[in-house]
Amino acid sequence: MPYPAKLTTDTILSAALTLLEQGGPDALAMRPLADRLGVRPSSLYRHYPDRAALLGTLEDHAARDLHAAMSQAATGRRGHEALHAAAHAYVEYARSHPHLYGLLLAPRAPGLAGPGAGKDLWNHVLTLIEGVTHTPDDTDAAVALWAFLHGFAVLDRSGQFGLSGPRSGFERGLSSFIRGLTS
Amino acid sequence: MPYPAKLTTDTILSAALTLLEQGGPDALAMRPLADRLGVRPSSLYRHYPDRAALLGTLEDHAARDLHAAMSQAATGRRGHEALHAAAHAYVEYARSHPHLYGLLLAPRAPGLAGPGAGKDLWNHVLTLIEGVTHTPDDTDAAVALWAFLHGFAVLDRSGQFGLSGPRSGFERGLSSFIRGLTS
DNA sequence: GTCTATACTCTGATAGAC
DNA sequence: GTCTATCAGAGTATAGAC
Repeated sequence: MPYPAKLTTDTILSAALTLLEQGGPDALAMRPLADRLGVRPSSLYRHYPDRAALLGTLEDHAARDLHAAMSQAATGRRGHEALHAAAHAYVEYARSHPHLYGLLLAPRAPGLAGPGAGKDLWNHVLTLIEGVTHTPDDTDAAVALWAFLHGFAVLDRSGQFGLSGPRSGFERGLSSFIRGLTS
Repeated sequence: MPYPAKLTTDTILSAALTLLEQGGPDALAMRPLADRLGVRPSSLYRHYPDRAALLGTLEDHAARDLHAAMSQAATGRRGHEALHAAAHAYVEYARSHPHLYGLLLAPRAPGLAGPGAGKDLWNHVLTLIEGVTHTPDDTDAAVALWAFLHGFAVLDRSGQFGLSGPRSGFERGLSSFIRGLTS
């Protein structure tokens, strides 16, 4: 299994992603990461200056990945249909990549608010909203929609609602929300 | 300042709460906690079996505290007014006690879903919803409302929306949601 | 019920040889 | 670009004296 034995930023990133998804952020430590790559921990620092840089790159990856999932789901649909499809893709992504998704809305150091990959995601939400309300740059509505999506994703993960509850609550909430926005 | 120099579960809890609110869950460690109480770390284990027990107690405290804040805000109001007031109290609580609030929806070990203080909070949300929709035990609507509240609290904390965005988004979202529920 | 002392495991990170 | 070796520190928890 051991490859030509050289590291690249991508092979490291891929291994880091696996560790993150399997055991959460605390499991993504430099030593286990090095073990998994068949390498000594210090070697990693040639490719990423520190652990924070690695996490930052993963965060970017998550933003892009989630955005891609929503875009793909909305492709070929318009208005309510596009919004519904993208919303489903959102919670489905959060469900299937819980820890990666968890990086996205972690509190940031003030002033470091990301100008990066999250922007595209935000613009996408704005576009979906516009397709329903016909109001461009309706940030209030976009904030509200995102809040609902994120909140649902977290509640779903927390497992506080037994088994059946969440899913139908999602349909009901999303529909009510859209109806309320457009009336 | 040093008192009769004896620990109680409550003095420990109070100091733990301070550490938690000041520096987040990672700052709540046994050693700093003991320092703050003028005591050796090992002494703490006479009162709490381990750190997890301490966190669990704090979690209960958070649930009760948040519930109290919502109840007080809703007292003397009915229907939409009660719901709006409690909703505001919710996000305000999350804003002023971010780390304590953060304990509430942390993922739990499956099967350990809390039968504890969170139940009262849930029932309160159900009552608020019933006051608006006149439907008892409308769990779908309650899940949707809670999702929106929680999601907004997190987005607000994440600071990804500049400064002005979130607040008006909250009003818009809450009103739309209620309108959608009742139409 | 608090103390001293300590065991143990884990972390991120660096210097310098090869 | 990877290695060995190591630093400097964090953490939870326990045994046994007082």
